Amino acid sequence: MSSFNLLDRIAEITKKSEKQTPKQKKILEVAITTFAEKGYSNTSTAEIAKLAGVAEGTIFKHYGTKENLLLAIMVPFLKDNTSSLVDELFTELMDEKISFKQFIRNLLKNRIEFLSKNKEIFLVFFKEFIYKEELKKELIPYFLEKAAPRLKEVIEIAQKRGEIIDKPVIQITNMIATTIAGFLITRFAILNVDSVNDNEIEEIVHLIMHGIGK
Amino acid sequence: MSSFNLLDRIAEITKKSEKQTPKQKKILEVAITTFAEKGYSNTSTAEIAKLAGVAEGTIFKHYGTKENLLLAIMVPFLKDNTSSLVDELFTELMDEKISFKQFIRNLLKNRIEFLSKNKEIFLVFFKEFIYKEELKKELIPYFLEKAAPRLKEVIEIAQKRGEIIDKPVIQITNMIATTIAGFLITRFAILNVDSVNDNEIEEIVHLIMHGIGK
DNA sequence: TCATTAAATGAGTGATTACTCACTTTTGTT
DNA sequence: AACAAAAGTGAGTAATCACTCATTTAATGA
Repeated sequence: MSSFNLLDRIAEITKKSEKQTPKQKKILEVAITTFAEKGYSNTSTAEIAKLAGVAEGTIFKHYGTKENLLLAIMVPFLKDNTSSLVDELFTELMDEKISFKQFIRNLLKNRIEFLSKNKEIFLVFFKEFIYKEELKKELIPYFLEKAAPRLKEVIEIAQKRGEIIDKPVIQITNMIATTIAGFLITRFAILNVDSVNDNEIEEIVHLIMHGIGK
Repeated sequence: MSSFNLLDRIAEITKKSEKQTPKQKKILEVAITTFAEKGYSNTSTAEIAKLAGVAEGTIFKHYGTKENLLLAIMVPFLKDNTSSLVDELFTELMDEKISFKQFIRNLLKNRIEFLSKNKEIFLVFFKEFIYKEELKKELIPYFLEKAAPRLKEVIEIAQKRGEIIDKPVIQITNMIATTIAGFLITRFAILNVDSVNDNEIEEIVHLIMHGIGK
């Protein structure tokens, strides 16, 4: 992964909606599946071509390089990742319509729904993410920027309402983020589940809000 | 990763303690570092040889295949992983010497200590683990077998003592395991920290026991 | 010191890889 | 129907890879 600016690519993505040929779509489809399963490095363009039923040259005609093919998969996902964190999630709590516990539940469900729909692309992304330091350096601040200010707002409101403990916002943010991220990674990346049932969601919500102690 | 039986290799490991040459040690050292950083697949034997200051053939003389080199790194780590979950962790609670909360704290510290000491090898392991389904299939049951019965015991005792909620043991186990595993992965594999300070440990312990709600 | 064993070397090998490019086929326009 | 543009092909290329093996060097023991 070169020092290609990923954030620029994310920003660019709405500018044009290219028409894709059927073969192009098939290449993307197959690449998602094989990258998700074996990782980008362990997947050859020859294999993708074969599985997609196209000539190897076709991949390069459409995507230029193998890396661009990877980006063509990841960038829309990253864009969707942040845009699916819809405002409504946050405004409902701010407007006093729901409790903080319900907010956590909604947030968790929102993330699970997004990952369930994009399970394979998440795997493609995650498997590259964990050993590309430059990718982490670029994206972690981006994720924080997209979520932290909004989380800060709802945490402060919940603290004012006496719903959660009076600890520094950063600490609460950290605990929530760690637990949710950890949960999603163990389920989707490690255990390879396709979805998460409501019981399990309730368990994690309960854990976050009340812990396991009496 | 072929269907080479990893558990047999773990069991075999105490049978002999081979004397290692200085070059052999250097090869291992360098392999750990480069596999940890870039992953096994993205690291060539030529690169390892160069960095270790040896001929490429030397790697094959000592390890036979690249894969055996990887196993020579991972297997001792997996063995240590389970043996470092010392009995004392569990017996202290069973003998009523400590609270369940203290048990969680001790457990977390034990895991953090182990991973801090073996940070790079953990990264080598984790980066292979997440996309080798056969590795997961072999090791997840093994990890569970090593930990779950003992966890079950302490959870039941804590429930009898009224320290934790009366939910099914499997549910409590799940919540503890998910939170701790998630925490360790986010810290060591994603954020790439070298250690975890006591404040952060206390945060997670508090979260597990009491949650963030009031 | 010498013979044997062990450790190490590095040029070479066959296989694999991402990619190129001349050519062919398909699609769209006039 | 003719032509241009777009899409697609697949043989070939240079580079890279894990590994081999004849040879050299170093270590060991009598």
